[in-house]
Amino acid sequence: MSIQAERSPAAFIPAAELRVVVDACSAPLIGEPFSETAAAGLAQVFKALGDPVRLRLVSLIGAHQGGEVCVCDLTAAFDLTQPTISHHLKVLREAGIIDSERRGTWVHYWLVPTALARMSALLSPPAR
Amino acid sequence: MSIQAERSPAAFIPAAELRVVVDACSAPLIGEPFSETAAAGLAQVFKALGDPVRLRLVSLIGAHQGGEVCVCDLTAAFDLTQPTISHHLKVLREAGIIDSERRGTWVHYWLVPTALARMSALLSPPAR
DNA sequence: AGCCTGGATAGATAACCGTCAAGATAGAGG
DNA sequence: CCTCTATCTTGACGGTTATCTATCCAGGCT
Repeated sequence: MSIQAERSPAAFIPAAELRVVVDACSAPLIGEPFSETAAAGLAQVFKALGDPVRLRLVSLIGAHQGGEVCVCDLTAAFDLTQPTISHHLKVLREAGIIDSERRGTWVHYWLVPTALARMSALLSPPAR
Repeated sequence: MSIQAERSPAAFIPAAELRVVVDACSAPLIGEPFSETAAAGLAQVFKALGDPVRLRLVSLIGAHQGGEVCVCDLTAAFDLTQPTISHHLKVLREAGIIDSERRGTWVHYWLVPTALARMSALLSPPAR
């Protein structure tokens, strides 16, 4: 898995459990109303994407040749301090959208391919 | 890297303009990094979905027979006050996800079909 | 007209979020 | 050991958001 300190401040859903929740309700969003817990889990993923900086981070990581990017490449693309970028990466990681690994000096990030695909499927079929 | 970000907390984008922005960048999220304004517009839509109540509202509206729901049906499904539901509906409407019309006494809401489909396409795998 | 009902708006408050500066941690290399 | 670089964590501050109560508007009544 990744380097991350598991902590649960309030209603936050940890990454592992979140994946279970999101998987459980792969029924289309439009099909039929789903439970509160399912909504909470999905909302966490959407909320992670609901920030311009994080959206661009996902885009940058996904567009990078080889699919892996080190933080130094990402911070250069923004006019924000490195800790801020690190914070956004943490949010994306906790939402299960990206994952990371330390390799020597640098930390590499990559997209979790199934994560975005799952959200895409959730939004896709008008089903009617 | 010439992509520079200003330190803006995602200024609000009115609905009409938002639709243009989101339409303009229908390129897949993963394909190549997109501009700041595109990211800001998309983030607004994702942010609108990044709340459990709003997700369930979308789900309820979409699941309803005929595709149209009046607010009274929605407020009944939550343990929240009517103004709070009204607020969430406004956020969804400003994000272009739903639309509404007053018909006599009641206000009817329905999903904007293309909106979710567009987001779905955006998240779909890069076909690479 | 007057009244009721469904819904939106305004204002207030508490919680949350994005950002930064400063300190902590992990490897690499002396 | 020490130092340097890359990255994460902590604590704090200002702006945003979710929720409430109170109020207002619009239509359908009698």
